[in-house]
Amino acid sequence: MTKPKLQHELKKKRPFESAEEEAALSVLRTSDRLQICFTRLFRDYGLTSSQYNILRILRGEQKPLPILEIANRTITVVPGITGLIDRLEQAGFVTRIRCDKDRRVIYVAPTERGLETLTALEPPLAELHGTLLGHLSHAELRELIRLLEKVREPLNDVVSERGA
Amino acid sequence: MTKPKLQHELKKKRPFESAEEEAALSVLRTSDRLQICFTRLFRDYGLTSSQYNILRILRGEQKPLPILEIANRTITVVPGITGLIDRLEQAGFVTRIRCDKDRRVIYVAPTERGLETLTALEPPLAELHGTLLGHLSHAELRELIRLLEKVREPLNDVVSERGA
DNA sequence: CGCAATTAGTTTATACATCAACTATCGGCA
DNA sequence: TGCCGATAGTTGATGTATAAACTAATTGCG
Repeated sequence: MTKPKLQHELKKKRPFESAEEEAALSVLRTSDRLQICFTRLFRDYGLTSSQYNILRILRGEQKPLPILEIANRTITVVPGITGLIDRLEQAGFVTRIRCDKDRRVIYVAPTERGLETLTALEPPLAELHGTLLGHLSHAELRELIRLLEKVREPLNDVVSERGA
Repeated sequence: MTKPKLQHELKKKRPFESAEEEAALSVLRTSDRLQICFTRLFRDYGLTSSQYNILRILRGEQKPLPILEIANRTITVVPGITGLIDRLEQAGFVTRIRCDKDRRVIYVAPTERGLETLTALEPPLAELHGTLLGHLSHAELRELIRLLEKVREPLNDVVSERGA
């Protein structure tokens, strides 16, 4: 039985209290590492991870979305979304459109430039996915996805889905 | 064959490009959800996640650590660590100690209050781990840990370990 | 109709990540 | 002895997460 690798990675002196703790820290640590790589790629295209996610959502929808609907689909909390859209608009990736029927609502739509940037990002992003996760077999990836899904299952209640 | 659940969670219109993409997004999404829960618990004790991690490291070490050594063991980038320690010190959880031999170095040590807070956090934290991950079997947890370790394996090179 | 409760979105304030640039100290070396 | 490069840490600027409080428009209901 070898010492857990994460314990060594973190230079942790004490062993983990439980398998649950080790698993939770593994998820957080792995996510941080992956995030660093994606962030770097997006930055080459003038985007942050949050901004990229919003553009992806808008492209997927094919039609303008109200601001709060966008917030619902990201981890972004409501107040944060305003500045996020501000910066995306200022950079020319999206535009705000006031709704005529309900003047409280503000729709957001991607610009040509926003869509082009997404397209340009596709090949390097696919390559990065391969680099980061290509060393796992397809079966391993499926199993990882299944386990993470199972982890999230009760979380959706606990966290109280914003939206949905 | 059912549609992937993450695709539904995200209200994603298009399927994933690849299993690699789905796995990467799964890790990020799961991490975010877990983080929210931990953040809430820590906040009840006047700590943020980053601050808790630093206290944990200091307690594990049993002796004062230089500021940059702390930064090395967290995901925290060097400049960010200053304010983090500032706030921990201001809240009375740690103290700064100048090194006599090398006056560039500043050691950080936990205070009594810092250690007490960690101790108080132990039971509720263990309980939270159980709540969040207790529905996975021990074998599933081990497998999840193994797969995430495998994911991180090449990442340590790519990200160029700060420290170690 | 008219007012209260809701809803969409913004503002404000604190905390953190990140990069670039800076200060202060140390070590080596001519 | 005195300077040069390396190292420890901080400062400043931008972007984002989060909570609380706020504005503006809409809806529901007597």
